Amino acid sequence: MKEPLVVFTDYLARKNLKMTPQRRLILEIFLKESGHHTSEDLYNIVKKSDKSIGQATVYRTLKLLCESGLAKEVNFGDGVTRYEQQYGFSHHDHIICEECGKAIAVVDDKIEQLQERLAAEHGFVLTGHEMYLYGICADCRKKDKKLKADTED
Amino acid sequence: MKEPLVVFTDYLARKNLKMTPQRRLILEIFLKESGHHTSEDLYNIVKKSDKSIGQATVYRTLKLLCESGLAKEVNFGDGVTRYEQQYGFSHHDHIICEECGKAIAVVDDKIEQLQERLAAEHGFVLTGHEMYLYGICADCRKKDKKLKADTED
DNA sequence: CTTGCTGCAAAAGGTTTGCACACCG
DNA sequence: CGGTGTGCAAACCTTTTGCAGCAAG
Repeated sequence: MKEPLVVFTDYLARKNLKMTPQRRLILEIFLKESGHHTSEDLYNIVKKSDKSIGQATVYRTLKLLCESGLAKEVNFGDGVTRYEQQYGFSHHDHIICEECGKAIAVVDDKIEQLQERLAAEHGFVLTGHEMYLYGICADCRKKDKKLKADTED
Repeated sequence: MKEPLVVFTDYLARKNLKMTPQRRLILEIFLKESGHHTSEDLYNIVKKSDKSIGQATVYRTLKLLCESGLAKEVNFGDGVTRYEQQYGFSHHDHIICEECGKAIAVVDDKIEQLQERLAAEHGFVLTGHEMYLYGICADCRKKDKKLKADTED
């Protein structure tokens, strides 16, 4: 598998765009900070390395990263766009804890198959899908239980 | 099943809020216009009946409708919040045509079960979920085919 | 030169909020 | 009066865009 930097450079070249120090830095930080970060999160981190960088550059670069297949937008329904690594990661969906905001990646082949079938039954050819499961994670349930016990003292 | 108007009035009463002509009108239009409408869509329709109504009132009322269980926010990933009827409708997910924007409701019990199980496997207790299938609908595929044939003439 | 890139600031688009006034008890 | 509701406009927040200047081929 090609390195992300190469993938990105190739993508840029194909579109007659150039690899620049800013783009390289944003890619680097994006790769290092795995998880689900907003453009602003990443902007703040990037600024630590390059104080002069502009927000717009981060937005623009993240968009390019998505187009190149390295990144993917995800939307947890809180009105902010987050980005996650896509390259070298297989497709997955998310379970989000409504209490602590933690999000983990999950896959279920059976579900994927059923989605295809369900779409077909309605005359659709699927191009993609998103599934977000919202719940309370084990940690938070434990914390809640403890809190409740403490309060009842 | 109680009528939506009653549900809403009850909900308002419970929160020490009042049923007003504006709220009644917005509810009425929301119920009549089934489907997935943005706040602005509904605002424009409502304005036809009451020119003096303000956007803010529509936003505020839709939020109340959601809290009362009559409405539900849905998010097709285009940056706008849409609202759909929830009361008297069972849970469902959506298939959205990426070409014409048409959205239809779907359910698959098997998928629902697998979602529960998948969440449990990761230590989560589900509180809800959202699934969006993106694809091309039969109509658009037909149109595309025709268009392609015509171009090739 | 020509084309693309950047930072900045302004604009945009959707949603929320502050406020003064109106209403109802 | 006390509380809530409303329209309006302003504020907000995230994201996009226009632009002047810069950098590289």
